[in-house]
Amino acid sequence: MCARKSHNAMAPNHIWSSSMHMAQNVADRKDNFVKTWRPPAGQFSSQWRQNNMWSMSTMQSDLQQRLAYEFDRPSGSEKLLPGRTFIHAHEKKFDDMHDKPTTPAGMNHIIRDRYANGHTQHSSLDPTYAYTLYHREGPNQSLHDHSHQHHGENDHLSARKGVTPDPCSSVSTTFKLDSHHPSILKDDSSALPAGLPSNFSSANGPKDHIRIGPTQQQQQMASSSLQKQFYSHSVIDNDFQAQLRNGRPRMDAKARSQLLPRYWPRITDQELQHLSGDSNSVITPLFEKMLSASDAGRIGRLVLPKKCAEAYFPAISQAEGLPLKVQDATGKEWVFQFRFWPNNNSRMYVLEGVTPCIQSMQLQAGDTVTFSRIDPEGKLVMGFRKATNLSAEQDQPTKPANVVPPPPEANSKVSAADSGPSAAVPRPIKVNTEIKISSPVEQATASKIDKGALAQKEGPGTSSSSPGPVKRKATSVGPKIKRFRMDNEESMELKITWEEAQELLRPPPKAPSIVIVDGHEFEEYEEPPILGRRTYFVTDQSGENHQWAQCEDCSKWRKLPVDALLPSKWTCADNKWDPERSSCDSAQEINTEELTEMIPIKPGAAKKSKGTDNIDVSDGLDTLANLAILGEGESLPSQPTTRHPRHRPGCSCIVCIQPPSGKGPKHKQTCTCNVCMTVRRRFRTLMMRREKRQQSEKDVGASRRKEVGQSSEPVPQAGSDAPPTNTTSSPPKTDTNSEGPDDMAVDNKRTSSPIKNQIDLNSQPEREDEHSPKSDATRLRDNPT
DNA sequence: GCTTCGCATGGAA
DNA sequence: GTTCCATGCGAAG
Repeated sequence: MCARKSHNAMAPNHIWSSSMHMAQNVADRKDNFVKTWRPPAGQFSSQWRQNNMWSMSTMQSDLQQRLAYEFDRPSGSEKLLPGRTFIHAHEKKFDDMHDKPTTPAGMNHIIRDRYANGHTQHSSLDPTYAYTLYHREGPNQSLHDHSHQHHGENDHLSARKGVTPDPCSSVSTTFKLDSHHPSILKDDSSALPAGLPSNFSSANGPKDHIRIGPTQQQQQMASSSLQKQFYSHSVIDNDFQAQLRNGRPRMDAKARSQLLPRYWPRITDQELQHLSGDSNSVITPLFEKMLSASDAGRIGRLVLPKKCAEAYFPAISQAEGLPLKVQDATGKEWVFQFRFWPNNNSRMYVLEGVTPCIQSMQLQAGDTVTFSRIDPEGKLVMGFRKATNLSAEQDQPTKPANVVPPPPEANSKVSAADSGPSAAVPRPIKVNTEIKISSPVEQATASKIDKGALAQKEGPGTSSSSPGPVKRKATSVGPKIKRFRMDNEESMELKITWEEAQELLRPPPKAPSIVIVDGHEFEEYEEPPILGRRTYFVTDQSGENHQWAQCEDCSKWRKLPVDALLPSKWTCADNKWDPERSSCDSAQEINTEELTEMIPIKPGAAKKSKGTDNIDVSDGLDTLANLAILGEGESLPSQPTTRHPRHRPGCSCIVCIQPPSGKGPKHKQTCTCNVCMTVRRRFRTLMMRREKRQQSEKDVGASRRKEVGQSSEPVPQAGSDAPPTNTTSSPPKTDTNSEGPDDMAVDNKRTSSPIKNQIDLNSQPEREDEHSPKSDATRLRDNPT
């Protein structure tokens, strides 16, 4: 900490600062760099990177000094230190913090082998290889591959670090789109500290490039053999290609340890190709950031993640920072002011003046900007990725590896044709075009941007790469924005509460897998639950339970077994239980009047409008609600399908088979396991609520009867209020639908506690005051359509 | 009064 | 408890 603070006064970017140490002292840097610093056209980034990079070797002692404190910090520890000691630490950290499950032997061996052989057989790699394969090389790796400074005996280490590079570097993944590098070497040599061979970089850097495209120029180089040697192994294995396609984080485990996942660059190979434009470029994804409202706002300040800024941008010692030339996705160059503000003994890095650029890209809050470096030019490239669909984005924070960007083909606007050196990062066009602005933040931002953003500052590239203003999609915005989205979109779309959903969902047709936790079986469905069609459960005079469902086409009502689970779209043709009435031509079994006495059919609802998804869903929810309530009601006490809303008849999971009493195949009454305790607790809660509710309803009903003069209520559907319903048609406790004697026993036991079957360990009792299954069902019953 | 700048604040990680 | 960072807010222009 103290060390850090002390450095704080200098340059936040240790890497850079180190380079500054070498090239010029920090004080000088302030004057020379900050004020007069102008990145050489097209070279600025490489310039500093090279300096930095090469300074590393000479600055090792200095770095190691820093390491003392940096190393304690997961994010900073490995950034810079090429030393062996640190590598060990890296390894340890790597093993400890990441990929433990998937990196059995660690990457180091692999890398060593790779390095030793000049190329690597990826087949030997463990699953994490896909992450760690990325490689950095080239002259501009200062930030990313400090191991390059060490060769000779450290070659090994360097190679290893190539895979598990320092934190800073780790984030950067160099993709060798095409190896060529006279320029690299040239640049390198120009930037090399004295004594370093001109081909140092190529000789020392781990060359796990991802090479996409044919090699063109490496043969021309004096060091081409070396490069080829390294590049040769860069042929991407299938897995890795898949990874590229999937847009996994372009970083190894080390990198992941350095930056928060949300900053992990997740650029697809297509994006990289577009970014690189010219296939001879090596793209090094650095980091990405989802634009916040303020980032995308008119303030024009893009807050940079501190670690990213310190890792990949030049070190700045003065708050005013320095101008940073960044190429946008269209190839236009922008000059931002990279600076920082003191903030709580730390720094807050920002890029100022980004508004025009962001506007030109038509970016909004929730969109993601990516920072990459193109070598050998060393240009900083700011790509972008419009927010994609919600689900995909939601994966990002926690499951970055699985983000699957749309295929490049979809990016009609960022086709290969227009992919100049600055081609835009391809964006998921399809998704983009389909999703609308929905979050308030996004809308606000969008509106802001729309006002002035459309003035395209650049050429065709921009327009081609920029989505139309209409293109707005759900996005993974920050937590807060996400919250907005949830509140304003999803909730609206759902139109039901989660409690309702919970009670109404049916298990997917695909059989679940059984997961045993603590000796208890739990069903685990791979597919989402489904919604069924609304039906009404009744018990006829003979005490037989059945349900009524309305045909989607003819609106006739059909009697079905109680355990029938109907799809949301159900027609007479689907009536497999009653062949005589499996056609819309068949007459209804009983007339509607009779039916209305049993079920609360609204007069006008007989012919409900079809084709309305909402209604269908609602129907399905009603049905599920009925089922759910039946599970807790006495009317259909032993209906196996109601044991658990999400479970099918015959389900033998702990929830379904385990009555709170403890009777069951697995648990005794006195069982005090968590499951049983939870079940009991929940049961008690539900029972209390139910009794309370019954009482209040009784009172209300009594008073109502007095007022209305004992107007007879229609027979409540079975799915409605469980207790009253049960009284109307309380069937024998025997369950005609039960799967077996055991189930029967269980069910019979449950009948004494109607709600038992409803027990769901996943629900939140505390929230059921407002939305108990029963109340939900009651609501549905009262308002069936 | 508006915009920009610089810092402070506070929620979240 | 610390750090990060999104955003607020006052001062200055």
